[in-house]
Amino acid sequence: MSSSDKTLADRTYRQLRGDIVNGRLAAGSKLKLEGLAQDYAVGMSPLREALARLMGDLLVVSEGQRGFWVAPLSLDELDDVSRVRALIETEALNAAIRNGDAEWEREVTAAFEALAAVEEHLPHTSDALPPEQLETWEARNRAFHAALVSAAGSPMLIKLRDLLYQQSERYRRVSLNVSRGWRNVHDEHRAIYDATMQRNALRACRMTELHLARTAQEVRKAMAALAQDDGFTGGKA
Amino acid sequence: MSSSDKTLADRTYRQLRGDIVNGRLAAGSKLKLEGLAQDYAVGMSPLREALARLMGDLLVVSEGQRGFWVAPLSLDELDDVSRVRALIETEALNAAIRNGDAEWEREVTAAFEALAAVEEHLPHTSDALPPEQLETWEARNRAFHAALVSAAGSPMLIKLRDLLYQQSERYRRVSLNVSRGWRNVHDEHRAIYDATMQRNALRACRMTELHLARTAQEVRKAMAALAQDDGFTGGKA
DNA sequence: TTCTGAAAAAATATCGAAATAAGATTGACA
DNA sequence: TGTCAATCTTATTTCGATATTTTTTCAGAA
Repeated sequence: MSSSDKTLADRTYRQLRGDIVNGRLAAGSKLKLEGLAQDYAVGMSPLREALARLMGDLLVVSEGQRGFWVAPLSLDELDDVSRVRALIETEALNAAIRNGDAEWEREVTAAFEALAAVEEHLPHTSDALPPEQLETWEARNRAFHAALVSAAGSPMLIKLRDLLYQQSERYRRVSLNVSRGWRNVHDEHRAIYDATMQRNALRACRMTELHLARTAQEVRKAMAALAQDDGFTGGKA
Repeated sequence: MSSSDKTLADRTYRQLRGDIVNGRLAAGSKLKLEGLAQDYAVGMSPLREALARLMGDLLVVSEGQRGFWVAPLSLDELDDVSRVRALIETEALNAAIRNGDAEWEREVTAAFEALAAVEEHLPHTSDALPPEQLETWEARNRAFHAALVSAAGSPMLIKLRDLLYQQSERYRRVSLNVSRGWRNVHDEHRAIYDATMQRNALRACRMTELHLARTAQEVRKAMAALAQDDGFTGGKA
């Protein structure tokens, strides 16, 4: 339970958000209000309030008098989100490299080393990762990318970045569940980290773009594979 | 009453949003639930749902168990919003100029001409504009800027642009209420329109940046003047 | 006077049920 | 057999009342 769970609506919002981002609530699935109220042990009021807030995060969609659904995923949207995220994230990183002080450098380094500790003994095989280790990696990956841009000095840019990171994470989780081993993702993180520490903004942004593009490509393959299996089409409908 | 007002929560959301953006509900003011429920003639449930959605639009802020406030305006945030908006808007305009077809050109032209019809006989004096004429100008200005980027081919970019436009509009309304006459805003719109029709993306984006920067500068002056009057400080607190 | 703390007042948050709307089913009729 | 309309079922939306938390008030002591 997070510290800012002052109300049931807050707690429910966070729980639902987590369950949507990590895929426990499937993309596109109907959110039946009575069922959710039971599952999360709350009444209608906090539940609907949480869902309304999730609409703003683009994680839930609704149609008047017909209810709520988990926002669907599609190949088209994956491309869209990836491109816009690259735009925002490179702008923020560029600003952070310009503005970041020594304290920022320490935070980035700490986040990178925590992430490196997990990534250095990731399997290159196609074995599925134990869920606990995957959650650790997700948390540290999120923290590393957040630390990089934290000195951007633009609350709005950070807000948009967070929104887009969350969207990307939903897609990435899809691919992690069908992944055929880990690519050299650690090398990519290291390249971004090194360029950032050298205050080489141009290179850091290029490496970030490459990193995001490769991640998107991996997700795209995974989604295409899923589409064959279960008739999921996604975009260009 | 909009066509998509299928529920009371929808209608209340739209009404509240309008009242916040045009300043009828003052920035920073407390939103007392019972009072609002009376004013908008709804119960707690649709009201709270509307407020939760407005938090996602960054128009309302809340603190658990202490209620809701209209999101405050500040000089710092004005600069932040303006810069990020320039980034997003130029990216979208660039894409639209690349992708836009003949139908898009027609829509942009129609929107520009509707706007021009209002702007061409705006007073250069410091007289306050009649409210009705101001609303017409706001609507056509919004439509023109929306039409420009409508062919960007990126739903996410458009969503972020809409969010930022709405934020900018709140600030602009402040300056329109204390404005000392209209600057050559029509010339700026025409410059953007001409460059866009010539498919000169570089120039169109430059003109857009200039347009946004000048608007922000005007708002900044107006807010500084207000700060003197009523002790409003805004940012760098 | 100024601080403290308990009690009252005011406001927010939540519940549970009633009202309302959408979707599914059945049966009459062509 | 196919279509349409009335009805039944299911789910969403909304209200009114209650529970909970915060804020204000005010008496009493330092």
